[in-house]
Amino acid sequence: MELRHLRYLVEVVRHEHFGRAARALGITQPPLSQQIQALEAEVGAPLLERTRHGVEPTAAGEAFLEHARAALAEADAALAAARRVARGEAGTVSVAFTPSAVDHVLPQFLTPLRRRWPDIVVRPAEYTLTLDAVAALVRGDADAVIGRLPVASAAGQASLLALPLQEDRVDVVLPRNHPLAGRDRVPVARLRDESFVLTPLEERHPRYWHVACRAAGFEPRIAGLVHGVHTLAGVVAAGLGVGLAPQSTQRRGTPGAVFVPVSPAVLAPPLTLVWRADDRSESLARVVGTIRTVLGVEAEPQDAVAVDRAYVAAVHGRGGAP
Amino acid sequence: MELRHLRYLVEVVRHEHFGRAARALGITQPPLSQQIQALEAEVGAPLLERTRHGVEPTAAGEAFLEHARAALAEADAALAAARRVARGEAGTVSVAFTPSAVDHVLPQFLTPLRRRWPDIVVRPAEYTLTLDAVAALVRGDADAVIGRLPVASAAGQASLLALPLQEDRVDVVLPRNHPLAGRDRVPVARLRDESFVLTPLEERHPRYWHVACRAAGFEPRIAGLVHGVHTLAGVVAAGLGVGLAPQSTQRRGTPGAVFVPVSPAVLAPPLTLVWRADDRSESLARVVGTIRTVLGVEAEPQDAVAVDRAYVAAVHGRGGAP
DNA sequence: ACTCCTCGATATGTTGTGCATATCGCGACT
DNA sequence: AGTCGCGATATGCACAACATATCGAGGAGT
Repeated sequence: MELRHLRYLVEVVRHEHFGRAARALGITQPPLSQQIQALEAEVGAPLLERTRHGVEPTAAGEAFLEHARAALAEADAALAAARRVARGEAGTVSVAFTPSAVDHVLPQFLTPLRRRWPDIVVRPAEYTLTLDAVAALVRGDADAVIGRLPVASAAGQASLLALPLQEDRVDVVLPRNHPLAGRDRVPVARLRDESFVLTPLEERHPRYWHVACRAAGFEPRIAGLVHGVHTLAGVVAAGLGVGLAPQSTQRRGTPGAVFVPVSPAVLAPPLTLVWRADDRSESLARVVGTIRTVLGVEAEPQDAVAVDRAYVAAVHGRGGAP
Repeated sequence: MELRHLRYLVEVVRHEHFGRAARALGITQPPLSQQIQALEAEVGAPLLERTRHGVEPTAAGEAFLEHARAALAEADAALAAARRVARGEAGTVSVAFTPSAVDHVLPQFLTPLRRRWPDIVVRPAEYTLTLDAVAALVRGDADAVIGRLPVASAAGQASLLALPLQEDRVDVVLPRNHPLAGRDRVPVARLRDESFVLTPLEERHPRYWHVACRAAGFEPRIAGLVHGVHTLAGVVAAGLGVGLAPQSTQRRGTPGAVFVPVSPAVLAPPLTLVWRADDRSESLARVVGTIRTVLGVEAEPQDAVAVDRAYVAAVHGRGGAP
């Protein structure tokens, strides 16, 4: 039994006439009769009753037709669905992100994406550590990552491509009653005697804050590491030390903590969109494109750079491979 | 696109391997590759990703497969459903019946039928007049009729076949306080001066009661016609006259009315099962068979007789033809 | 009652295509 | 470097799906 048999039967029943059905199918009447007979032989029972006034289905034919039409519809749906996915009009993209992205990127692109590509479904998955998110990406559990991580300057033969979304400055987070809290900017050197509370950004490369401190002539003293910017602001307000956080995160205002720019300015690892270089998914391309448009990113996908090699190595150590 | 393509794709994905899938399909590997390629060409996008470790579906392939499996399942279901209907294991039988059958035949055979043939669905339709039920049968709105109607002695070339289910005697229905109400049997001649209330049985051939009265030497006086036995018993109890009804209907006891046999016994048209002679439905055969078994009818379906010719003529006058 | 006409079935020939056999190309592993 | 595994490609064959021609039966029309 082939779809041809189903198509032929449906058409004969539709026209109640072999000749007209054959013309509609673009064949002649004899082969149509043959195919229907072959189908009836396979079923083991007549499906059509040939009367003088035309043709009508038997009870068995009715039962057959119901499912036959469904089968034809499913076959068409298969074709259509595959084409839409291939064209990138439909699909599922699993996006892993860190808390940094919750306030900025996610809420900004989800709505425009849904408006432009209503059949692309984004499955978001939050990870506390960027490293875990990237590990999920490498494993294939995620198709894209949005987080802060160190990038190289060119793509080369990298397995992960990265598109920095926006530059970000590091501010110092001071308790409200700190002597420097009222200033417009704080020279890094003035922080020589402070204890620092950092987010896990600093846990791995490129240790951007250490670099800045050494440039100012001292080695920073670390009071602690915390996950999440609001936690950081909280412990700073409680007096544990001064904090460091991307300037863009201060909109989550915490009373008792103040963000102040430092000079010379220190750049945080930018919020970055990462995906697998071998991922040919058109849906992913649509998501990347929408994020670029919404955030006004000038770099194009083909300008994507590689993720820092040492970082990727760390990911693999963490279970990137299955 | 044919079912073959879907079957092949599903099998390749199942085995993640062209060679093994080909063996499972009973063909060799090259034509399998060809068919998959042809399918991909028709879709316009690759459905499989050929890696060194085997084969796995692309995103488009996943979308396609979901519907492809459904299409194959529907095709199988079409075959199975048609076969079951052809074998009489499933189907729908529309049974038209008159109130006479509600108390007797219907409740007796529906449960055994469901137990023996769970996939045969009976669609019951009640008609006040047997004539309307038979008209529905002739039109094709019903597949069988259960009702009281006059039958001939042989089938011949009749378009409707009839199987009498049970003989039935006509009783006289008397008001409780009627002088004859206490008797075991009432001679027909003793009813000479009564007025009669009849059901529509008498409206058409063969006027069995008139025949009995004339045999007793008088012409019956008709007080009225009512539909339904309980209505008849009611108006009899109210004193409109004496009634006539099949003896078997008295179980619907109405206080104030008494059923008494007459002598010589008068036979009512038997409760009869009727169907179209050209109906080849196996489901109908199962229904007929079950009714025969349940009611202990000895006559077999091939012993079925014809419906009275004049009756059929009356049906056609009533709109039997569309 | 006769022919004509319609419509599906049957008969016969032709072509496309689905399958088999044989071979190739390309990574991966030893 | 050699071998192995696997899918793609090349080539030939055989069948089946289709076309053309004809048949046969059942109405409809005159």
